[in-house]
Amino acid sequence: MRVLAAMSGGVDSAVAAALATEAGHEVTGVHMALSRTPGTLRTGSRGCCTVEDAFDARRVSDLIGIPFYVWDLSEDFAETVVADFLSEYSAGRTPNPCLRCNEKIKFAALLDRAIALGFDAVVTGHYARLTDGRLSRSADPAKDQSYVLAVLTPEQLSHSMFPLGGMTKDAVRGEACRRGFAVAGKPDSYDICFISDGDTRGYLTEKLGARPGPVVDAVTGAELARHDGYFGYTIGQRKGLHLSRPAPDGRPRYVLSIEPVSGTVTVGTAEQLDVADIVAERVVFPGGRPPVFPVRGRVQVRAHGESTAVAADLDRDGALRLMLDDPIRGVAPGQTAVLYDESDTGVLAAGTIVATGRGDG
RNA sequence: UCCGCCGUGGUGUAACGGCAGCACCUUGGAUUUUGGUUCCAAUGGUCCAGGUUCGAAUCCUGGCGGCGGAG
Repeated sequence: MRVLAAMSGGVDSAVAAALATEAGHEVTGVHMALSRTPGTLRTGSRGCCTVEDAFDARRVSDLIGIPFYVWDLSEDFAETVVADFLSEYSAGRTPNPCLRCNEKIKFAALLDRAIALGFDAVVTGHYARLTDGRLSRSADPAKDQSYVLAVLTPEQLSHSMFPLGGMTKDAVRGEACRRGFAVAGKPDSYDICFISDGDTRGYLTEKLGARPGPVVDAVTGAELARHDGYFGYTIGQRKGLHLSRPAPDGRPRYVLSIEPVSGTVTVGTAEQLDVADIVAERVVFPGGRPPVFPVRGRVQVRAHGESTAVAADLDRDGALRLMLDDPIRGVAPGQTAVLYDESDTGVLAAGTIVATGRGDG
């Protein structure tokens, strides 16, 4: 097959490209330029989008012996990922730009362009398995990235390859080392790639402007503090509330809800964060056909963290209803809920969280 | 004006006259391709001036400040 390897400049995509080449595919390496201001040349790279990262990707391509190009997708990225990120936070929700990027850029804009040029698939360094068109967790549970790929449609997945799905991170680094890749010891990326200093709240304040508002107690309604912008908070957040005085019980307070019109951030106890019902919309079934609802399985609501046993059903209007066996905390609208099968390996469905409940009504 | 009570990190509170501790907040680190959570660590204090004592947050005197009562 003719495949296009998306090369971030990190270890994983480098090894993925090498493995695809050795498997007999005709591979072309491509590094996506996603930032409008690629002057963010930083040492100790945080993400995948600096000039330095593009150099790393080129050197690996040369070593493997495949053609290499840099494609400028910064327009698409700004319009679909960054703009969505800002409007979601502006609406009081908590977006996941990495999922958005996978859904709209890596496996959409990039893939479309690849197919138009005659390629059959895109290969990436994600840790997830794809067998007979069904997406499932990787062999290395610590690095599993099936969550961030679960928003892809069967059509997108049918043109995707994840050669690292059966490997551990250590094995991947070993392969990189064996091949003499300079990036073998490069640290994993983290944080949001287009916020170079990692200061998400500062970035949002710069883009959206300061929007002062109150922090109020969920029970008494009393104003406990002032904030500079509700978009600096997310459900379940504890830090940065600047509460003027400790709660009477001396225990920490967490964000329970965010109301964008008045800019009100409501806080309460950890117990008040418990969520037992989740409704998710924009549902996709990466496995192709939907499972037979209602179905028991496991649900995961964040990239890092464990899954919870759940009974899932589909509303008449196509929304996913999740009823958890045990409550979980810090579930924010805008985040993605991924439904796995009962063995917690195969992905059944994914959707955007629009509402949560405590399970009592 | 008089009487009484009380002044301890940013905040809320502990400490028979004997190493000023805890919690919340803040900051940093660990973890992590989102936010967040969690864990670890750090910064930070006895209102002021005298006195008693080997030793004072603690006892005494005065000042300043706050609260309550009497007017």
